[in-house]
Amino acid sequence: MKLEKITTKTKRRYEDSCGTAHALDLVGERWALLVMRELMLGPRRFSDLRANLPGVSANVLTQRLESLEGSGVLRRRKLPPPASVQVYELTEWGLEAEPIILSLGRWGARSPLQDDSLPISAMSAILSMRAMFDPARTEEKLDMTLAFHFDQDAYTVNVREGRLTAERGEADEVDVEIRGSPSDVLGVVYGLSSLEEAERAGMLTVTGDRAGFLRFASAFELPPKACA
Amino acid sequence: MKLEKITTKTKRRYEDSCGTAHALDLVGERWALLVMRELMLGPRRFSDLRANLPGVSANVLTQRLESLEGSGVLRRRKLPPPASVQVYELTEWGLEAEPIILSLGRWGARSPLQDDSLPISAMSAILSMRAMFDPARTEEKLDMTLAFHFDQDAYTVNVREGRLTAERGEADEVDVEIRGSPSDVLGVVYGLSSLEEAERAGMLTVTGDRAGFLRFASAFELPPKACA
DNA sequence: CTGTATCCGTGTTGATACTG
DNA sequence: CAGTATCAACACGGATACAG
Repeated sequence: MKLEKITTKTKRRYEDSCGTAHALDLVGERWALLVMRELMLGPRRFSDLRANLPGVSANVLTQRLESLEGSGVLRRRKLPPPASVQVYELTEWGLEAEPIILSLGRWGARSPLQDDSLPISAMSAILSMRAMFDPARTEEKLDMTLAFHFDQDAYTVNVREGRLTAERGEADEVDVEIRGSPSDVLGVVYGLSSLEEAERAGMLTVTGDRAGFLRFASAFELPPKACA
Repeated sequence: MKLEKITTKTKRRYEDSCGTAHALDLVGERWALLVMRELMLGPRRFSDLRANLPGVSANVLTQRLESLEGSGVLRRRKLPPPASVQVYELTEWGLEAEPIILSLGRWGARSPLQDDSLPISAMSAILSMRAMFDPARTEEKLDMTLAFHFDQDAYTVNVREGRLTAERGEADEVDVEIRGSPSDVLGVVYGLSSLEEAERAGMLTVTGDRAGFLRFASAFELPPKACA
């Protein structure tokens, strides 16, 4: 017979030593992985997170951040003055969860039930490209820097030696600059709409190496939907 | 102002078109991925699932199976007489979720908080090997068939051309046969305890190509824990 | 024996309002 | 801006009862 736990801290855990089960103990709660998604490209503040996670309420976000901090997935840090704001950032190990998020993304993209009309965060768009990038699809080897300007946020994407990396912010020298909403940009990158149409509809603006951007886009293929 | 939803079907969804978020809509509920884990090597019945998922209650398991069936991840099938029992099996697409489960497992294995003393299902042990197998770690090329006899369940593992595959049941010709509990077997495979010690303690029995099994075990490395 | 349905206590979630 | 407080609705887990 077990002793009663004195603390009422009855955290719900899978009593299973399987690594998968343990991972779910840590990041399986609602919102946890999406919070991590938003942090994959560097630290952000509370309200950035809230703004990019449609529907999360402040109290739940607080709880999730506490719990992820407690398990060593992220840490909170106070930026030095004059900024002096608090930000949340993934630990090294938290950053290593990227394959989880990408494999979920690749799998979810094949769902017959997905609704593409919902909003998508800038971070999701970048990670989606990271998940779907396949350098083997291009004839020539890609080597370029792209600047994506979503509504507020700017991201820099580098393609070097068959690898796609991304960071927040603007780089100095870019080959091509793309402006538009995350979903419109993804639409063109994945070949769901042509660049010309998107430009004519005013959804997108491409300046710089236009042909390079088209070659970039040809490296992506949306997987077929699983049969319904 | 939104109209009230008339249907009381308030399914909690992330209103987010990100593939990751959608995947979590489908398999992010408690137990869902662990149910899928148990089905990764073929169909099983309700009570097999229950027996291998410590703590799941019958009603929750029923709900999860319904919901996963509804989203096309698994289907229920009635085996032909004389068996005539109902089994649950993953669809093709459901099977493609394996990378999710493996990446979670690899990540969770690095957690400083994991408790190895908990029970582990036979299926988890097999999937764990699939997640951690690294053929580059062996000098010679492995090519062998192993029979794992866990408490009740037998699994056959094939290593061919640097790939590890597994199936439930016994094969006709095996090179080596390993008997023991899932956790004791994993302990030896991952080098946490030596084969000799484990055998002396009566935890393990290896019959057949013993050296082959040791070479097999050398293809695995447990990743280091993330700093606590 | 194999599931399914129903009740119930508890914990989690999410919306709103509120505070430093 | 960065969270707390409160509260209602829901999900979870356990027990039990039921159906084939």
